[in-house]
Amino acid sequence: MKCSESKYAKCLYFTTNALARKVEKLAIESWKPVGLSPSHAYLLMMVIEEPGLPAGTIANHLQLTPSTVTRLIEKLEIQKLLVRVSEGKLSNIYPTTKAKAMLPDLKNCIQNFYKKYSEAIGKTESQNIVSSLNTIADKL
Amino acid sequence: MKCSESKYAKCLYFTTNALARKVEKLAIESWKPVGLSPSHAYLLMMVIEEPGLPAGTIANHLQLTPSTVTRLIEKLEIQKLLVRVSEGKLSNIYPTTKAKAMLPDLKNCIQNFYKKYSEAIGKTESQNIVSSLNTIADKL
DNA sequence: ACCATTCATTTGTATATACAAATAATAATT
DNA sequence: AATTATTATTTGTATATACAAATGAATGGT
Repeated sequence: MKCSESKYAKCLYFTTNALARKVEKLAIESWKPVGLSPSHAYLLMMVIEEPGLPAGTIANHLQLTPSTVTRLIEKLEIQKLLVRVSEGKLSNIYPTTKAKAMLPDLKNCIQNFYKKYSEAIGKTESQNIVSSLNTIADKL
Repeated sequence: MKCSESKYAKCLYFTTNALARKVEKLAIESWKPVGLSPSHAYLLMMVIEEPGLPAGTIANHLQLTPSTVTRLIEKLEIQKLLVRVSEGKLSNIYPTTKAKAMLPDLKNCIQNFYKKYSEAIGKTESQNIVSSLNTIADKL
């Protein structure tokens, strides 16, 4: 059944969740080659590009709660992809060489993901939607 | 930090999730008076309005997997808000009188939810976004 | 110099969700 | 009629996420 055919297609709660789940699915598929969930992948890329970011900053950029970010980091630390370095009350996150070596693969995955959804919904359409999603999210 | 200020504000994965979480939060707030999570509330309303719906139909309309719907139903059954009636391989879901008595309160919550987000993002704007979300979700 | 407050992170716990496998019932094929 | 395939639901298990409470570190006031 198409989303728009659902009983609740007119409700923002329903539509945002339905879309988020579909996008999530596409993203999971896209990041399978590197064996990471999308959230883990985004976090990792962020840290590779800016080594030493404190956990809190990561949480802000990913719009996740600090506790969630701690959990994501824990897992990546177990996989030896990043390390925590305490500095006062901050916890600065650094990528390992293993992680840095993965960067090209990660970029490939994200590229692939963009390509998939751009093809499905159209390039300008997808840029438009992203910008209105931001506008709305900012207002809530 | 505003969503649009995030490093990943241009990525569909990020924006849909960020928005979904914000909407979820608003929804949770709105349904607190009846002590139900938004998903449970939507499922319940659906069944009150159309008693006897099979679980699969519910899953279709809510765009959730059958297993998730089973779990939601289980919980509402424990709370004596609905009952399962097996009919062949179908599992038809009926609201209890307790559930039916809650309908006005449920409608109140949903009303309140609509009001909150309409006020935050504007009435026409919210209608527009809902319709483009549907369009896009259908294409993915 | 101590204490209270604030701030960043982590832990304990709970939740919604999904996938894969199991079950159970109907339909189809031989 | 018996086996096979399909379909609807449920269970087992895993995951990302959040909230509230706990910890640990810095800061401000007296």
